[in-house]
Amino acid sequence: MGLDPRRILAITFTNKAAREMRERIERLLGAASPRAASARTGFTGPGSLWISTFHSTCARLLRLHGGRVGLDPRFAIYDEADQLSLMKRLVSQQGWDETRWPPSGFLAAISRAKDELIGPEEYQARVGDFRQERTGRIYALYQQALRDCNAVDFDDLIFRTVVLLRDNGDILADLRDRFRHVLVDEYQDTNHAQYVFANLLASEHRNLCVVGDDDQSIYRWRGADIRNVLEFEEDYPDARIIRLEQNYRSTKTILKAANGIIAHNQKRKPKELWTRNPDGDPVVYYLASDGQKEAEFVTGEVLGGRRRHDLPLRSFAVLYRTHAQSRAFEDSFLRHGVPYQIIGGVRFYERKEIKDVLAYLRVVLNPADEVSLERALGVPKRNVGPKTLARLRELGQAESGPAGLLAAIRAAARGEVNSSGFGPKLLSELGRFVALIDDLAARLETMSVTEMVREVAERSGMLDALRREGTPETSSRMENIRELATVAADFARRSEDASLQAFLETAALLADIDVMRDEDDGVILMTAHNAKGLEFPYVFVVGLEQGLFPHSRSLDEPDGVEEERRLCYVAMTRAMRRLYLTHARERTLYGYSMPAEPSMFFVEIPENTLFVASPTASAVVASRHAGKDRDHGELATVRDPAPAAAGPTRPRESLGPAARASRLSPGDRVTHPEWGTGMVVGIQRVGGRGGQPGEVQLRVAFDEQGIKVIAATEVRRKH
DNA sequence: CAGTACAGAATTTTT
DNA sequence: TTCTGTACTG
Repeated sequence: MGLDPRRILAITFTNKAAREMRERIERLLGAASPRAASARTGFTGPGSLWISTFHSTCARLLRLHGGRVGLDPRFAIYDEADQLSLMKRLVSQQGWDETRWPPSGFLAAISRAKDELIGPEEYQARVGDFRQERTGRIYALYQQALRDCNAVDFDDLIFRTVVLLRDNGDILADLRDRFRHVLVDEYQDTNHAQYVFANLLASEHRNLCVVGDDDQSIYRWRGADIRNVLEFEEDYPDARIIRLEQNYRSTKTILKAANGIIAHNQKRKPKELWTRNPDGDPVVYYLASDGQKEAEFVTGEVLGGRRRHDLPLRSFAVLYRTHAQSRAFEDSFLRHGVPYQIIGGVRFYERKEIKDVLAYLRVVLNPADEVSLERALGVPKRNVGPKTLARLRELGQAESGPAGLLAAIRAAARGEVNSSGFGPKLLSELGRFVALIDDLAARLETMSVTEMVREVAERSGMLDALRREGTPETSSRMENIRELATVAADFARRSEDASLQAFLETAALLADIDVMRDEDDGVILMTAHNAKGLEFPYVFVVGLEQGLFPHSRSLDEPDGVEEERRLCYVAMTRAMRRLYLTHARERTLYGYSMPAEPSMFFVEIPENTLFVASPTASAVVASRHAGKDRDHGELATVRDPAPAAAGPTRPRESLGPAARASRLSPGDRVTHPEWGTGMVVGIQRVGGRGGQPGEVQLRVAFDEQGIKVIAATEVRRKH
């Protein structure tokens, strides 16, 4: 269209998505493509598109213009752990009981406020009850502490950028002039602050393009505001709406199953995706006896599928609701020698030893960062506890200006302050500490990040302490620190800006999913949330049990189940060729085994899309993987699934009355004279006409025979 | 102050 | 199961 690429700003949610978007654009434009710059920071140099996440974009803007809002460009970005340690200090300084006033609770409330662009003053002006009053007070203190530390949290990145642009017409005008076209991906997951940010940029030229799907909104718990989608047409009456209802990814059967589920949500814009793709395989249903068996089944299917179709392992994804579920799959894959990649869990940059090293580096860059300073001071152990720290902090008050605490340590170490009570051993420790920080700070311009990592690890005494400890974990810790040096070296090689600041920012804004390596082969394990925007030929949605998926925490929240249903829909629609839905009869959580009910979502899947892999089949898998009989290892049942039944889908009707009529509900144990015992996983009414109720049918997962659809009258409730 | 031992709690999803 | 917070000891 003859547009200048420099005038386009595209915003994604993850760096990975930004990277992919850039790659696709380059492929589409071929040789004409603008040279892409740093894929890591998401920032592209002149002559190319700016594709980046909200957070990186705002961080970049604040580095450039933060001075206007009282932010030194070397500001730190605090992650959750940093926020928590800061908040803990504040709460205890207030003398509030931490068990009754959990710091994480305050942080959650503050985060929601920031999503809505509500600052401490405004918050305090609207408080209604005692809790809010305290939250308001701590909010103000928290913001002040962040300023003192020259730090921002994730939400501040957006919030303060909005303030920056609102208060500085010249900067806003420049940006509006540069970015004539603004694109936002995954729009359904934007919060109010992000919406305002995008609108500030776009409102002049009114070239705003957003892509979103209200059915895929899965971050409302984190402040995503669905009004941004539902009211878009009101905000932009001149908007052109383009419906993207054709799906290019999945088979007809997979879509039908997913559509069937999502149709049960009340609060949505009605729509039904369709595809020209073939019907494909039925959705495979499997009920395992427990979590281990579930994992064994998945392992068997992965191995069989790979062999049959000669697929790389990264064509298979296991999607679960909570990270805790990954364990069983890891165990099983490990046992069978199946490589896997696990996304999420404890992030590399969140590991203790990594954060410890980074804390030193953060102080080097930004001496005001007291949260990091405190952390660094404590590792390795230097006999600095709360008492000493409090005394030092007191001295720091006297040292005026930013970085008071560090200045106090420096003065104490030099013996310049009357530091009675500090023993000589402590003073020399402090002296070495300050010397290390000051030395690195002096060589900031000339030293590579890799060298700094090595220097910190060695000179701080961290490595020595680990070596001395010599437990099994310490060797992996030391390994991680070495890995950090490698990561830093890679970063320096790949990024055009190899400064410490750029490195720390990348570390802070990296999402789990960003580190997924497409070039490594292995089954992908991740949460359903992390799978947003991805696709895989084979997808296993596992742990579909009441209380797990949907999660118990969602059940008492208004609209909670609808969000779980959307999450389930997102997970299912990641599948291109074949979708598996599994659950277990018994689930071990926190060390206790409990009977598990099937997920309510099973009832919602259209009848003729499911195929049952029977428990007998799982025995086949188990014996196969016991080592013998490797060759007729396919699941007979799954290899040759019955074709999806032809004919019209039964009319969808409310399932409530059917369930009531049978007095049975999903999860109930029943017995059948021929099939034995089983569990109800679905209830439906068929054949009703003109006010006549029709017959109630049950879908029952029998312990031995797999799933059957039978008349409710054929079974008896088992007590 | 740091290390140990123990009790008790808590567990969703994350830029 | 795993982590965290607390009490006690050296």
